[in-house]
Formats: sequence, structure tokens, C-alpha cells
Amino acid sequence: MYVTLSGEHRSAFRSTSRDIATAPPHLKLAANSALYFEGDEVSHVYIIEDGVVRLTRVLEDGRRQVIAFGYPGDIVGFPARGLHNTDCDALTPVRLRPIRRCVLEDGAQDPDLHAALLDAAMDEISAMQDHFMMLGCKNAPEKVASFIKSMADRHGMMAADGANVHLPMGRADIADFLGLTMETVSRCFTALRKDGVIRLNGAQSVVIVSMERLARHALGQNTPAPRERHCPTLAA
Amino acid sequence: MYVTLSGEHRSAFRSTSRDIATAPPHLKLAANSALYFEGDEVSHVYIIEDGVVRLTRVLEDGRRQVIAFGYPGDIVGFPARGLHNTDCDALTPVRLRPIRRCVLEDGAQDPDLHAALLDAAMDEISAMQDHFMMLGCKNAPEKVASFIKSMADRHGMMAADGANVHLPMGRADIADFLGLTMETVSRCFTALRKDGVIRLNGAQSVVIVSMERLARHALGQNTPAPRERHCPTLAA
DNA sequence: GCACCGGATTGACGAGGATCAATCTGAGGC
DNA sequence: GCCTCAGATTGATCCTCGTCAATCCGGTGC
Repeated sequence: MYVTLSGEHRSAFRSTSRDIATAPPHLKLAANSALYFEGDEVSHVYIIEDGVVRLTRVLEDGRRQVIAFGYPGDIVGFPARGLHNTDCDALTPVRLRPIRRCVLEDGAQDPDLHAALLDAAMDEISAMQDHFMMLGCKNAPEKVASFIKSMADRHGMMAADGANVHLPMGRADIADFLGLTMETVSRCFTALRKDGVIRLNGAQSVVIVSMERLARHALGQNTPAPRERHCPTLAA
Repeated sequence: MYVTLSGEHRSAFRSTSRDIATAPPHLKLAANSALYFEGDEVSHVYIIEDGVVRLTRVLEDGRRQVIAFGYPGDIVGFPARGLHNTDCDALTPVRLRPIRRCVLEDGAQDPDLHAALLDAAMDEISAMQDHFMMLGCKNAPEKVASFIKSMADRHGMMAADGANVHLPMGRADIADFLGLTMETVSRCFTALRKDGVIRLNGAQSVVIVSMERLARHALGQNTPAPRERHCPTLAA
């Protein structure tokens, strides 16, 4: 769960990051290892080429918010006043391309890259606004349905019924992402399963039976009475 | 969107204001009028020079989220795929400086301004993360205390007891910003008042009696036993 | 002055989700 | 195969906050 890296791990990574600062184009990270911590000096931002990372922030008393999950193509590590403002951990093995921080600050150095970074930052702002709608406006079942739907969408899985979505994060991560508890997330998964909207192959693999009905759940327009009393959909 | 320009980048904006002379130098907006709507094509982003704006998004069914309040120095209107992704309305009379959108896309055109915009976008990402912590982690009293504190902080009001904070937004706006209802916000204001942490001069003007105690409320470390002294607390 | 009106406050009540606790499941390890 | 353990699920109960409704307050018009 809480990936508490010992000091040796941390310094081990730091030496690695120094190495890549000098040249190497790629960085690999094992599952459950940390890329950086809140408060660390920002040396690079990272383009995720493969794998999934988790961005988190914690309150003094330990309450945790998952800010985002980073998928291939995403850029993570934008600084605030030169420092990282989240923790970043790998949920799966991850391959990253580091970009030196100075590129952020000097627009003339590489204008195209700089514009791409600004574009990525604006996309992130937009994505965070969607997340706001979830956190602030939706109730628990809507949040969970929205989450599954967004994972399906971004996974490239076309919005096709039968799509199999892999969830590399645990229920606790989903809960902290949605502002719920693990138990509530689990109950909502179960409700969607019993409703025939999704199927579960283990906890990490979701098959979307009906994307359209999932979308309705995400908006709180739960099918009022879709009772299928003969079809054996795993009776209640 | 607590994007406040750092000193170095302020000058970048100023120096380039001449370069973008084809755009009108200023734009004024009356209170309660709209600057743009969600879905509008983005022609400019705007630096707020005076006044306060409100950024909102609504769900199909009318549920509303206030994404941010924009104060002088903030930049509003970053596009997503070329479109505005929020509504923007003036809460007070507002004076704005427009920046043409093409500056966002062509980094070579004005590298300094481009870097300043990226910096502003990154600051906004950081501010939104703070907002996530509020929406996802905090309970109602903590949210309201955090909100008042953040308004006091950004208002430039030094963190001094006795600071008078003006709230140009109504209770409903605050509620939609915090993911609460108007009634709950009102109750939390009252609780803080009865606790002697704040005083109210009408609904829009808050005097912070004790910034330190307000900060404790914001973290949920409510003073455990600040009992009104009728009975000497002779515990033990 | 008075009536009016929108926003804010207060109260009563109930539902939704958190909390606490008891299984259940499945992936490793041997 | 069996054992172990972490994560997931399910259940029972509590409490925060949303909902509905009444009232209050400050401003505006007459």
C-alpha cells in the first residue's frame, strides 16, 4: 500500500536520476517503486512511455488524495516553485522519457517541445476539471461508474461493449481518487455487477457489458426498471 | 486557479503587451456578466487585472461545480482542444488584459511570454491539487475553514488576526466550490462565529479573529476543549 | 415609514456513505 | 497439493451532511 521506501532505496533512485540527467534517454522503474516525492527538487519532467503511475498527496494527518493516474503519453512532474507537489509511484513496471527542467523555463531553447509541454499542461488542467466534477458533484455510484468509463475511454478500448479494462490500481487507490472509502467503492462495483452493467474477472479486470448503461450510471440516470426476471444474470 | 504571476514573469507579460498591440489592451466587464461560456472557441486567454471572476462547469442535470475564483494576477481561459472548458462570469466589475491564443501555440513567436504562460499553467495545476485535497479529503467544517483561510491568504491580507476578508461570491458559490450545500456552508460559518474564530459583518465580510485557530479548524484539529468558562474545568 | 424580495440562517428529519468488523478470494510460496 | 496473507467483499451500525421548510435579515422601491 503505502510505498514507504527506505532511505537506501531513495538514495539509490536519486543516483539513478543523476545518471539520466547526464544523458540516457530512457528510465525504467519497477512496480511499486517511487519516481519522486512531494517536496523534491524538480530536475526533470517525465513522459510516460509505458506503464502506469500514481500521483498522490497526503494531508498532515495521513488522509490521502490520489490526484491522477498517469498513462502512456501523459507527462508527470510539473513543478510548483521548483518543487514536486505530489508523490509519484509506479503501479506497474514503467518506462519513462525524462525532459530536463530547464526546457520548461527557457522557451527559446526548443520552441516546439516547449509548446508541446504547454499543451500537455493545458490538457492536464482540463482533465483535472473533469475530476472536479466527479469529486464535487457526483454521488458514490456515479463516481465509480464514471471512473470505470473514463478508464475504458482512455485505455483506447473503443467504447465497445465487451471491452476488457485492466485496473492496475487497487480499490484503496480508486477510493482515494474518488473521495470515497474502499468499502463504498467495492459496494458500487458489486452493484454494477449485479445490475449486469459490468463483469469482473478478479478484482483488477473489468468487462464492460453495456457501455451505454455504464454511461447512464455515470450520469445518475440509472435505468429505472430494467428488470430481466428470466435471464439468469446471477440472481441477487 | 490561484495562479499568481511570479515577479520575473510579470515583466514578461508587460514587455510583450506592446508586441501584441493588435489585441485590445484592456477589456472591462460589468458585474454579473459573462466573459465566455463552455464550448466557446478560444480566441484569447485573459490576465485578470482587477476584480473577481468565477469559473464554473455544469453537469447535464444542472449540478454545478465552481472550478475556481479568479483574482488579479490570475490567468483564465486556457483552452482544451481549442475550446473553453468552463463558463466564466464576473462577480465584480472586472478589468482584463487579453492575450491572443496564437501565442499559446507558437512558442517561437514570443519565447518569454510563452514560458510565462507555461509557468502560469503549472501554478494552476498546483492550485487545483490543493483544491482536490479539499474536495476529496476534508469534511464540511474543514472545507469552510480552509476556504476562508485561503481567501485571506491570497487576498494579500497578511496572516494577521483582525484581517477583514471580503467575499464577493455568495454562499451558493462557496458551496459549489467546496462540494457542499448552501445550508451546510452557512452552518459552518455560524459554527466558526460562535466559536469566536471569525466575525461576520454581513454575509460578505469576514473578520478573522484568530488566524491560528482558523488554521487549526482547516486541518480538523479543532481546539479540543475551548470550553466557555462557566464551570472551571477541574478534570482529573 | 411599509411592503417586498432575494439571499442567508436556522431547524427537523432522513438518506448516503463512513466506520468497524467479519469473512471471502486469489495469488504466491513451499 | 496446502498454507499464508493481503486485498476485496459483505454486513451492521452510526453520523455527517443533504433535503425540505420556516424564518430572518438587508437592501430596494414606493
